Amino acid sequence: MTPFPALSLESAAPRKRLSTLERERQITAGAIRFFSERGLDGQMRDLAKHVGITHALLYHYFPTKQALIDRVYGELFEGLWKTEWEQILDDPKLDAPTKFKRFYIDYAKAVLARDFVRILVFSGLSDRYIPDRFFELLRTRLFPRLIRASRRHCGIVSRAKPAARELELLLGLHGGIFYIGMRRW
Amino acid sequence: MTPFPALSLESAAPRKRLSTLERERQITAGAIRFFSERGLDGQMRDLAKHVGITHALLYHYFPTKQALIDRVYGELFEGLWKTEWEQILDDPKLDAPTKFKRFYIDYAKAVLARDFVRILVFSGLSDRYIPDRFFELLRTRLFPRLIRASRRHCGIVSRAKPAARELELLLGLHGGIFYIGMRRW
DNA sequence: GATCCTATTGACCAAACGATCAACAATGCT
DNA sequence: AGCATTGTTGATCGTTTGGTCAATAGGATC
Repeated sequence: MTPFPALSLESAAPRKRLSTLERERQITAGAIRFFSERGLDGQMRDLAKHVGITHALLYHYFPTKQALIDRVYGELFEGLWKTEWEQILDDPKLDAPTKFKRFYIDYAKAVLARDFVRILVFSGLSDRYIPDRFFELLRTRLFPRLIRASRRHCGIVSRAKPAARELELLLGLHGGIFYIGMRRW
Repeated sequence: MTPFPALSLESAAPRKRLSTLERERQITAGAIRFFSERGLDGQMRDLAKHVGITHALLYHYFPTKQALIDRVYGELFEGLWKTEWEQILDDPKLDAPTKFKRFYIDYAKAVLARDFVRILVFSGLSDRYIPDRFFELLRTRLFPRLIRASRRHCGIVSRAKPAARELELLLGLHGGIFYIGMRRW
C-alpha cells in the first residue's frame, strides 16, 4: 500500500543487527507482553511480527517454543517477588497496622500487574507452573509472617501452627485481592 | 495392541445409530466436559474421540466449532442460574442471617462446580462472554437484594443507591468464594 | 426381505502451525 | 579494502487443524 511499508508498523523500521544479548532481551520482553495478551497458544509468527523480526530468528535464540515460554515464566517470576516484603514484615520496629499497610499496598501493586495476572491464569489452565510456585511462596514465606505479626498485635503469644481459621482468613483476603486483578484484566 | 481395541476406551463399544436429539445431547454434554478440561482450543478430533464418534459427525450437528462453543456457553449458563435464589432473598418471612446462609450455601455449590469455573475462566481469557454475562446477573439481580436484606437487618431504612463501600464488601466476598474455585480447579 | 431415510463414516482439502536450513548481509578486525 | 564472524532472512518441510463430501450402513416401514 504505502510507499514505505515499514512505516505502517509500530516500531518504525530500525531494521537489523543487534547484539545477541540485546536481541534476546527484546524477544523476552516482547514475549511476556505477547503471551499475556494472546495466551500461551499465541503463534510464533505473530510474536515475531510483534517484535519486528522473522519467526526463524526466534528459533535462533530459543530452540523451541516451550523454551521461550519457560524463559517468560522465569523472567516474570523472578522480577515479581521482592525480598523487601519479608524485610518489612520482619522489622521489629514497626507495629502490625503499619506493616500490613505498607506490605499490602506494595504487594497489590505487583500482583495486580496485567502481565502477571494474565500469564498466571494462562499457566494455571495449562501446566500450573506459575500458580503452584507462586502459592508455595505465599504459603512458606508470607503467611507465617503475616500470622505472626497479627498474633503479636492481638496479644496472642501462641506459636502453634496456624489455625484453619487463620489460614482461611488470609486466603480469603489474598483471594479477594487477586479477584480484583482477574476481573480487571 | 489388544485383540479388542474398542475395549481399551472408556465407553466399551455401543457402536452406532442414535436418534438426532439423543446424539446432540451426548455431544453437548461431552463438549462441556471436554472444553472445561482442555480449554476452548481443544481440537474437534479429540472431542469426537472423547465422545466416541468421528469428528465429521460433529460437523453434521454443528456447522462450526464456534457454534458448538456457543451451545456449551448457553447450556452451562442456563443450567446454572436458579431463580430460586432470588425467591429466597425476597422472602419476607426469613430474617437476614437465614437468608444469607441458605443462599450462599446453594450459590457456592453451583458456582464452585468444576466445569463452570474452568469454562468461565477460559471464556474470560478469550471472548469474555461468560464472565461478562455472569457478572451482569450478579450486579442487577443479586447485589441489590443482598444489600437490601443486609440494610434491613442493620435497621437502615435508606433506599439510596449502593454505597461504594457496600459494593466493595460484596465484591470481596464473592471474589473470595470464586477464588476458592479457581484454586481448586 | 426389499425399500427408503438418514445417521455415520473415511478420505480429502486448504490453511495454519512449529521447526529447519542454506544463503545473505552487517559488523569488527587486520 | 578484504576477510571472517555471526545475526538475520526466505523458502521449505511435515504435521496439525477446522471444515467438506460422496459413499456407507443401521433401523423403521411395508
